[in-house]
Amino acid sequence: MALKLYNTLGGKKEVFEPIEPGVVKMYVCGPTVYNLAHIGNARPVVVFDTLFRLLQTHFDEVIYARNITDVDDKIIAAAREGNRSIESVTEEFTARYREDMGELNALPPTLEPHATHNIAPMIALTEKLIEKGHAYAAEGHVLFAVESMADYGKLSGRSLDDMLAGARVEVASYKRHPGDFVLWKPAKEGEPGWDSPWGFGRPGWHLECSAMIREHLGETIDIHGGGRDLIFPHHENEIAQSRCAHGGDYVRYWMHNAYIDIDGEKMSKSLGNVRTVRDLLQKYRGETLRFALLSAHYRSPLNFSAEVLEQADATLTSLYNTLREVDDIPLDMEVQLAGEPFYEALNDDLNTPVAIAEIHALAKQLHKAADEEKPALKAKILVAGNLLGILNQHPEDWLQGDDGEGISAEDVEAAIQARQDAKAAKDYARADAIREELLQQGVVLEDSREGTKWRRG
RNA sequence: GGCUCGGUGGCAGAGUGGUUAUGCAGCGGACUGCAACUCCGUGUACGCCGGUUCGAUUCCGACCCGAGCCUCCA
Repeated sequence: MALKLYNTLGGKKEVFEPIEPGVVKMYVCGPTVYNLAHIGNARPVVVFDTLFRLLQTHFDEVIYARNITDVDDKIIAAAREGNRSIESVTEEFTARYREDMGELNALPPTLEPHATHNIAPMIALTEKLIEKGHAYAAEGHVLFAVESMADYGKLSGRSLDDMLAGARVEVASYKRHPGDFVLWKPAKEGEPGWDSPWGFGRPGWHLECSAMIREHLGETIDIHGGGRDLIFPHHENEIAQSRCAHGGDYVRYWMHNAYIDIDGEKMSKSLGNVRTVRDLLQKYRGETLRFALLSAHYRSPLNFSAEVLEQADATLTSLYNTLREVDDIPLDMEVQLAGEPFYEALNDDLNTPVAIAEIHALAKQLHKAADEEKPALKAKILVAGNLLGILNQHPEDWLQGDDGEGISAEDVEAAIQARQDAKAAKDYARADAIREELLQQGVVLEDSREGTKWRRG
């Protein structure tokens, strides 16, 4: 079954076919490592991680690169404020980023190129652009000349005229056209930099992605992803750099995820509602955050609120509860993906809400199924969960997992035994009192033919 | 001002030119000692106004409202 993806370039869903049969090259814009990742940063990570998993079911080799931007004005500012070295800032936040994304069940990318390790290719790219008449040096800067590219603005649907009309920022004197953007800029006193034909300086923001894609993945890649806000100027300018330097296609499918709101408001520093992943992990499990992120389609805005998170947690509990029922059933993992509704949903531009609905449908079938049908249904749920990066822990770990603060499992078991004894003696008042007491401590009991099961609710 | 994208039942959230999305919550019932879990049943939802059509939430146009981008913010 064909995979369809919505391509920002063209604005419609297209059947996805990699340039080289069986091999997919995907690049996603990664973090600038100067602070902790917030939940908005996590959305593209989870979305493209899910796509990464899906692509692997279709193609033999999927190369997924996610960069680390470790040279940037904000990093310099963070180092200065913290009175520490640039390296200590970037190393700390790179490590924390990896930890946080790991908590969200995001697989490590195949490649994680660092901007500072790829300065030479950036300088080479800049030289090539100058050579071809697409860039010029002025006052220590090198700028890309947007007028030198006939279809500049194609991705974002803008024309140079539109941009002039909307210009609201003072234009630097050394720019020939207000839309010209920096490829290389001089380092001020005390700032990090590298020697270049234009003096000691550092690359402009857009340069690293173009240079690193060329360096590590090749001239043309299949998929390039990131947040919507990157469409302009970042991705537009990457296209300009790469196409003008190398000709041909740069990226065949551009994918952009929508934003996250917090309690109905835009997340922003000024509103003070920026929620870091690390912060949220204090209260919610990583899998809950991931599920919440996948509960809306990636191109729709997602409002992150306590209700959404609590519902995500409750839904996972319900699904794990279902899986616990069949915990002792052997698994037949020979799942034929083709034709499975959850798989079709994912293949339709990563429609995760529908895929989740299909998992609910499978859970419902499982509850009603005859014993001989259960292994296959259980396997389907687990395979679907695996594609979404959820439902892959042991049900008891999810349901009874101890954060060290609540009642211990041993005490719960003892209380359950006491309740059993009371029930056997027909002392229902006592049995109900024990159940109520456990409920007060966040433990829910479920009686069944096989005995009493419990979970933390 | 320019360029995009949205407005779906109490909430979350898909989708479609004519048939139940799904989940949570609610209501009724089954199961249960009572519950929980599970199962069954249950809701005249598609911003407003026109148009096209046998028929529009779904296509077209206007309008109202909201969001994003317009030089480094995912």
